[in-house]
Amino acid sequence: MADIRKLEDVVSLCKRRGFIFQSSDIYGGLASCYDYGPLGAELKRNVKEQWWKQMVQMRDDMVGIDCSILMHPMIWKASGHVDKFADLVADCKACKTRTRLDHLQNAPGKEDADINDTSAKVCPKCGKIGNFTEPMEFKLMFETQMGANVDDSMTVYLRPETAQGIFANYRNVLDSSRMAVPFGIGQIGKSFRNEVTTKAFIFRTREFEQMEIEFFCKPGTDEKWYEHWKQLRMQWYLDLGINKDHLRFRDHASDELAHYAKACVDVEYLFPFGQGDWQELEGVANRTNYDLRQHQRGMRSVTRWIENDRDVIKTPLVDENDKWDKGPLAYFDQPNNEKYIPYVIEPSAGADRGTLAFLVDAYDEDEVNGEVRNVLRFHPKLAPVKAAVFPLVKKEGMPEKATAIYDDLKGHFNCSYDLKGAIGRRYRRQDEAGTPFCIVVDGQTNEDNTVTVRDRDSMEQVRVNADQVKSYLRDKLDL
RNA sequence: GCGGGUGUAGCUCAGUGGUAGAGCAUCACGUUGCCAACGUGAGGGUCGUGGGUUCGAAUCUCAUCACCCGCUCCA
Repeated sequence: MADIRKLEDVVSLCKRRGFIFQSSDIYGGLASCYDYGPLGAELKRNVKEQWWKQMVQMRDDMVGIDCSILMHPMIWKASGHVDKFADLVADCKACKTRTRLDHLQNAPGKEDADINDTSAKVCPKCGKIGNFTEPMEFKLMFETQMGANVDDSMTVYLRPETAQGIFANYRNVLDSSRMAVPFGIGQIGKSFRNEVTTKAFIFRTREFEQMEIEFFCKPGTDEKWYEHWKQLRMQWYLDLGINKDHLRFRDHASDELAHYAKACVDVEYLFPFGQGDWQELEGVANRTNYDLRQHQRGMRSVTRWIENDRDVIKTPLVDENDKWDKGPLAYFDQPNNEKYIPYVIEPSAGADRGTLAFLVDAYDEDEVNGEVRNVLRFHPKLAPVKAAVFPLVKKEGMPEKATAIYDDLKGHFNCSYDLKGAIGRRYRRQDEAGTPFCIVVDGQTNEDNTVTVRDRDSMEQVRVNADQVKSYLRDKLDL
């Protein structure tokens, strides 16, 4: 990094090289929506693949799922999103400041006024009393209609987090996978939130992709697992090449914690917004047993929901059962013959934020023979293209030989082939895409069947037998 | 949401009322002997979008969309 100072430079690089484009660009764009171009799609895929491989596949205590984006509306009632995500807000007519109604204070002498009585409220900005617009609903969850027949279609939500799909399937996974506490479920998928403020490129968008883990553990062991995941998740970013000086933990203060959380820490990255800005890449939270307990209430509230015209707003959850710890979502610990609702540690990472961080952190400029060289120093596992194959010149059978090597390699790695322009230019093109290796067929290839393999970072070359290029790359790329 | 700024070729930008431009990039042909070589040529523009003023608008004006910076917000 270090050489990309402004977000605009990142945006420009992303567009120029085909990493990230504005969504609906030819129509002038759609706020807060972005598309991944050819290189960006490969990069993001690799980020997700590394997460899935290391967090899910390589751990004996993890399994993965892939839930639908649309879920039963009562899931969002039970989770608290319906209430917390549908706040009433009002604008001060004098200073235009928009405030949530439940954040407004009553004026002196009107302390007993109803929470929705704006005539008694004080503007926190300008101090004017009762000078507000009519309260309006602020919907933080995306709504859509399910059912083609307008008369009996039902309002459902696009999930604002993937986590609830995991909680809703926790029972199914336990019953089908032979997993036992402590264990976790991972999921990668799109989520949607009507953020009050978007901005900052793909950092905060209304449609985004999450990589989430819900790790279920016995109450009392939760602090140990919290620490475990905290360290593990930081290490993941470091292992994939992010500069340690650009990463830090930030513990949430107790008054900052969500209502369900016992503890929460953010993994932050120093993004090049403004003058350099520490922003959250990922949050690791101790969600206690809150969600599973809430869903036990939600499960018993479905009849009530039907009786209330399938309107979640009008459907209060039934009270929690006294024997909640022996409810349907309780875990039965056979060896110890005890039942409990597990505690949950949640490492929740943003796939788009992570991709941006890897991209920005890989960017570098160095000087070669007095010229600036732009290079993306991606970790080989993340590099969109693993190797490029060139004939040194377009004659003496070099293109044919190079094509044969390329055709063999592309079945194993994402590769590219280029015979246009001078060799130095082709190297630079690949440097700017972050390709770790370039393979060149030259005059000597006809004599001894060797090719040169040029390293992106050192620019040094070694001669490798053409038949061994595949294993050479596999070894160097650690794939 | 508030305030400020920006929007012209894929990218960086010049053009401030009178024929739409440059560098880089892209493509074609030739050349080539390892680090953004060279030559010749080519393509590429709703000047963010829509209205208004004007004989004439990239330029002035109104609206709108998008992005950036600073606040605010971020269950």
